[in-house]
Amino acid sequence: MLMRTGWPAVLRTHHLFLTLEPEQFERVAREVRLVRVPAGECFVQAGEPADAFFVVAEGSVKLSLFAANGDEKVLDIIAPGQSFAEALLFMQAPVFPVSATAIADSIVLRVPSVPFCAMLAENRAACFKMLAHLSARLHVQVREIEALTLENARQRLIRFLLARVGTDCKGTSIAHTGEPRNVLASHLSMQPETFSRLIKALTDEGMIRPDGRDFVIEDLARLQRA
Amino acid sequence: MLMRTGWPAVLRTHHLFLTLEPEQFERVAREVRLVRVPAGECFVQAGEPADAFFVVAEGSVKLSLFAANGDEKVLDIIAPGQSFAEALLFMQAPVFPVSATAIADSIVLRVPSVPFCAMLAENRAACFKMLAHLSARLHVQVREIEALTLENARQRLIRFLLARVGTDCKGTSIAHTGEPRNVLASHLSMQPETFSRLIKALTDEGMIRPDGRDFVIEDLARLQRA
DNA sequence: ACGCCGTCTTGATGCATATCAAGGGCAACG
DNA sequence: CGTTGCCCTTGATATGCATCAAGACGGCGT
Repeated sequence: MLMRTGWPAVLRTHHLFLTLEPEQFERVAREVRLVRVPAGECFVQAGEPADAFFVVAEGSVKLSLFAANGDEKVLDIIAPGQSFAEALLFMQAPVFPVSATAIADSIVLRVPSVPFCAMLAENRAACFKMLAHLSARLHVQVREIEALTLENARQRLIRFLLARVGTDCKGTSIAHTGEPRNVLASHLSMQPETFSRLIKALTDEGMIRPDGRDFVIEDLARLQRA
Repeated sequence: MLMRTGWPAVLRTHHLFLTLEPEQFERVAREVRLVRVPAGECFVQAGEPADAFFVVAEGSVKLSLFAANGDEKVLDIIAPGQSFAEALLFMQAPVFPVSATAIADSIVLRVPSVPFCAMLAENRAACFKMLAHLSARLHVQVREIEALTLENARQRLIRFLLARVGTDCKGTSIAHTGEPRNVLASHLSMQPETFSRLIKALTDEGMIRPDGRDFVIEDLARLQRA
C-alpha cells in the first residue's frame, strides 16, 4: 500500500511534471485522485467521454481495442511511472479511444484535464514538454505500424524480446516480462498459440530459454541478427 | 504554376497558421522555401536529419517506409493543404522516420524548424493548436493500428472507399482517388493483386463500379453495412 | 494430497492473403 | 501504325498464421 506521501512523489518524477514550479505542481496535484484497481478490472471503457488522463503508480495496465466480434488487441502495456490518454486533453470532444484494464492489482492517479490544461496555458516549458511527449508517442506508433506491415510474427517477437533485455544480477541477459502470455501475444498481434510455437522455435534454435514469465537470452548476437 | 503571391495563401489557410498574428506569420513565412518536385521524385529520405517540416501546396505526396528487402508500405498520402513531419519539431535529435515521394508533379513548402519553434514559444494559442494537431494525428494512428489488427483486407478497402465518398456534380456518390492503384494497395497494406480482386468482388456484388481512378458508389447503404 | 480451473502447449486442419506467372489494355514514342 | 513498357487484371499455387481440438502443467482451495 502506498503511503499518503508516496503518490505525489510518483507524479513528481513523471517527466511531464518534473520541471514544474512547486506551486504549479501543487495546484494540479491537489486535484489528482488515487484510484485502486484490482487485477482484471476495466476502469476505462472505450467510447466514454474523457475529462482526465492517468499515471500508473503501481501494478500494470493494458490498453486495448475491441472488434465487434469481441476480439481484443492490446495496444500498449503501461508500467508504473508511465501515463496514458494525455493526448485526449487537446481534443475537441474528448472520448477514450481505448479501454484500460488492470493486469495486476494497480494504483493509478487520475489527473483531471481542467487544472492540468490551465497549468499548461501558463507554462511554456511544460507545453513544449508535452509537445515532445506526443511527438515521441507518434514516433512509437509509426514503428508499430511498420512492425505490423513489414514484419512477420517471428520478427515482431524477436524485436519485442530485444526491447526488453536487461541484465540480470548474475550478468546474464534477461528479457523481463511481468504479463501473462496471452496478453503479450495480443500486444504483438498474434494468437497465444502462435506465440507459444515461436517461443518453442527460438528455444529449439538455442537463442532463448523460457524462465517463468521471463526469457533468458542464450545467444544475444544471433537474436539480433534475425 | 503557382503565382509568387499564391503560396503564402496556401500556408495562411493551413490550420497551424490560420490564427497567427500577421507579423508572426510573416516572420515564419519569410523563411519558407517553395520546392518543385516532379512526379516520382523522392525528396525526403527516411533517416535523414530533419530541420524543417512540409506543407503540400500542389500535387500529391506519399509517405512510405521500406523493409530491408525493399518492400514498401505507404503510410499516408498527403493532399494539397496538408502538412507532414511537424511532429519532428519537438524531438531531441530529429530524423525523418519516413521517406516522402511526389506521386504527381508537386509543389511543397519547406517550413524550417527554428523560426517556427521561435514563433510557437511566444504564441500560446499556436502551441495549443499544435498540441491538438498532434493529438488528432495520434488518434488517426490508433485507428490505423485498429484497422490493421482487427479488420481484414476487404473491410479496410470498404472503410477507405467510404472515407473518400463525395458527391459528384450529377449527384451520384463517388469515391475519388487520384493515385495509382498499387499506391492505394500499399496504403491499405495489401498487394496490388489483392486490391484488384477485392475491387472486382465489390463490383460483382453491385456495390461499386470502377471509373478510371475513381469508384462510383452504386449501393452506399450496403457498403456501409459491410 | 486431491481435484479443479485457468493458462499454456501441441497437433491437425483451414483460410486469407502473398507469391508466381501469364496475358491485356493503354499511353508514349519512334 | 506498330512497338515498347507499364500498370492492371486474372488464374494457379504456396504459406503463414488462425482456428479448432485435445492434452499437460501449475496454482489454489478444501
